[in-house]
Amino acid sequence: MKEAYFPQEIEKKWQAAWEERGAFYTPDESDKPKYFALSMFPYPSGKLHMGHVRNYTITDVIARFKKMQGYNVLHPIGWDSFGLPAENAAMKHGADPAKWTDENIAYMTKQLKMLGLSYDWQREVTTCKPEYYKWTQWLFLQLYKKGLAYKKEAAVNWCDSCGTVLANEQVIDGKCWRCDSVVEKKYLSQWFFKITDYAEKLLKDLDKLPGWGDNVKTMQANWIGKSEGAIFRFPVVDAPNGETMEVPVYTTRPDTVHGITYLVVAPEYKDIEKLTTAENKQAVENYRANARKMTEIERLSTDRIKTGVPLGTHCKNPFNGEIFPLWTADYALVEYGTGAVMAVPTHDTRDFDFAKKYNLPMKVVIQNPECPSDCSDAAYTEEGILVNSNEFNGMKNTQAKKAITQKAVDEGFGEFKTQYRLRDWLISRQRYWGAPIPVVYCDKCGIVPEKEENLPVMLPTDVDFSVVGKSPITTSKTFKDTTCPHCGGHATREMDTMDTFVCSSWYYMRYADARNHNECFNKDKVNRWLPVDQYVGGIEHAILHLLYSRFFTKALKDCGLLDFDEPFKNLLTQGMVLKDGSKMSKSKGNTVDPDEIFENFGADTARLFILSDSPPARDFDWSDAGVEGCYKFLNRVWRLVSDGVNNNEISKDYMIKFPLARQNDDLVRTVNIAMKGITNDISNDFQFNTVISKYRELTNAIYDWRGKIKGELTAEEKDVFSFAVLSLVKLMAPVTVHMSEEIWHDLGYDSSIHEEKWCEWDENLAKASKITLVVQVNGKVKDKVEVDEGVSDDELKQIALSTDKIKELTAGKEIVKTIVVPKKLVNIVIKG
RNA sequence: GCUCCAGUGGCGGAAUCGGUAGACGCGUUGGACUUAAAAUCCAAUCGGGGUUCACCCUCGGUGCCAGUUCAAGUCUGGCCUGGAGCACCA
Repeated sequence: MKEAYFPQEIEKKWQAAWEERGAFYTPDESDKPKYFALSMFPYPSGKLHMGHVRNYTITDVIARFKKMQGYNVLHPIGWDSFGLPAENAAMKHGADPAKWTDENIAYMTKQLKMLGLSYDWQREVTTCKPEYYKWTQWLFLQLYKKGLAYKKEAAVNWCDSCGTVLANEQVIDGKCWRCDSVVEKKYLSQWFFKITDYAEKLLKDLDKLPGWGDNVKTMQANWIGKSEGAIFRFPVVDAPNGETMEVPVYTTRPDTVHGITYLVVAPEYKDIEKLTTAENKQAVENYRANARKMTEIERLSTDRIKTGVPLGTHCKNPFNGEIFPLWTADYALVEYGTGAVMAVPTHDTRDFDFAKKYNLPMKVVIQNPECPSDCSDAAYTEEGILVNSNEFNGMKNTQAKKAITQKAVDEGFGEFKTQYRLRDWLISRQRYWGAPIPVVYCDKCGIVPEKEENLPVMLPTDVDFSVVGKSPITTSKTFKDTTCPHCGGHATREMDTMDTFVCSSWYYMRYADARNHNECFNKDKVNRWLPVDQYVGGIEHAILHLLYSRFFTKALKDCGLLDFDEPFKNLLTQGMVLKDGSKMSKSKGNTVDPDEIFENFGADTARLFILSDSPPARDFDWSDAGVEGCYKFLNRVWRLVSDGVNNNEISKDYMIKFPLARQNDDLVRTVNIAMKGITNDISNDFQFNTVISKYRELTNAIYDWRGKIKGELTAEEKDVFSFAVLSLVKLMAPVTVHMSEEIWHDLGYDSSIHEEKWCEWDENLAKASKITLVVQVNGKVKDKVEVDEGVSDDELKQIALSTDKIKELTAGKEIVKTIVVPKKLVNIVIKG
């Protein structure tokens, strides 16, 4: 065996060997239980970054560990390869997006292989290939048939710099998630998926996901934003054109309905013109024009002082007959509830601010127990007893909510209402590099879905990327004109493509049956492999991708395509990779290139280090010293083995049998303890950082053991030594995949270590033969005694009481009681 | 404002059930080997105090204040700080 560790050499050798053998090919049929380990697939941007390395290493170690534990493991990879960067590269350098993407995929594939990842490349999925997007389009048609895909004119988020609309989920703080430019509102006719139909299910089924972190689940729950309340309809008493009209409002505080002193409609409210008197028309028009000009950010800022103008008309409160004025103000949002708000300044802080500014009346209807008389320097929003509310006076407001709404239901001017914040998912994109929406506009029949047998609707290649202000797809001469699948007459194709998040909402299902040319996937296969047992990826997808995928799964189940209703059973959201305390980014210039690490230290060092310092869910601070530390550790392991092998002290041939002759050797116990600890640490939340500290502890223990024996080893000692080293190498195999494989062969094995069964330990040996008994007096540690492992509780008590130290401390004192924690601790409680 | 997560040495972090706080590593310091360096190995490393000074004793210590308990980093209540998400959502 070589004396020195040459990672680059052995890594290249084994990567080639594994590839040649098809070592990571996963059969669909197997006697073993299935396990689906999945990383979020990458966008082929050009090069791997450290976030990728962390993500894929975590999943790879899980996959390899599960495989050694006897599972039939599916561990696939693919490419989320539609999207704007390819198109931007095309516009900038005149490159063909397809070619640009292919080149990036080729380079990144090479890098993934250099990292030693155990992917089944036969299942590789690339979303921009016609054989994939054909099925994305087919799924669109299924959703269309179900009424879950529809087109409507709506106020949508427009990113001018990307030249396309965005989904609500892609607007972060009023800015584009991709380019950070301020998003505008536009009225456009666009395609939507009806995710709102699933709002309740998406919310409720979060409870079915104990394997997801609370942070992600609450983020999704917040996003869905369920609230329970009531709709009340207020008749307009003085509509300018004499029409009978009413203004419906949504409220979560029906208990405060007797305190309404005015009503606010959003500037974009559909009936606003009909509700405005001639005298107020000009002022209202001005106000609305102003609101239109404001950006979303300005508009939604909570710090802004509230503004508004009266419409001049009035409504009647059917509960108490009071007449109150209508206003328009931009703190009412047209897209939430009914677009109109009943204002109760005494019990809502926003209404209070507004009423103060415009001197609108206030009326207390919930009594503040702290100051029962009128205290009007702030809105009282807590619980209390109703006053000034007719027959509801004296009722607790929590009860009044229901009672008051019930009255509105009984008398026909309201109902109970559950409201969600979630909006439908806008999937149209005015871009080229995406899956074309498979729909045509027929001169006679209107909107007609493309026939399934005509799929895929191919992306045209005769396009001009130098155009400005419109999608390159519109420059194609071959794409636009087509025939109607229904009547055969002239029709034009939909020019928009689908949001890339549509492609990524089902890719993990395709892995179950990636090469199927007749279906998106075979139902049996998808039901067999899914749901994903362990999904690993960044927290940035907590809402976007993870919510969309959950929606897709539920919708596809309702389409009869599969039988499960949640796609990802367990979710691990890995932390970011930092350098010097901040996120690695090109603009900050603090990136570390994985290629350099592979070259200088090897992939095993990179894998070991990226797992070593922090638990996977936490942020990880990259440090050059840490990398070197890991590299030194691998050298230390290598030296341990190579010295042993070269001195003829370690070999698989010395492993006489298990259990070993010298079971009671401390090293054998140490190895068993390590096996148990490492297995538990991986099984519990993938605590790889402690796994690696246990690798080090075991290595240190083996070194110590060998150092204590002078001269040659006996046959039995060689047995113990070989057992310890073999076990260490096997325990490390999921992480240091190449080094473990190389050592395994150097020890005399022909088969791959990755085909080995995971270590099994002897429960009796997986604990120390001696325990340290801690003796406390009044809860403070006063003494420690080494005792044999099997000592009874009574004996422990006697031992504790009989040490010199304890005798001294308890002399002349009354012992109130003695607590014995088996095999651990005795606490003596004394008085005086 | 609401929701979630976190707070432990110089640093990353460890500590199944409440039971020895600081595993393992990084860094630092000292030493061995060497002509020298690299590599490697050994030792020390929470703070205050004491001492008969390699050992040892003692007090304090896990963001803050209370509480429960024989015993609290861990449980309960109330704060403080940082991060993330949502946010004029009626």
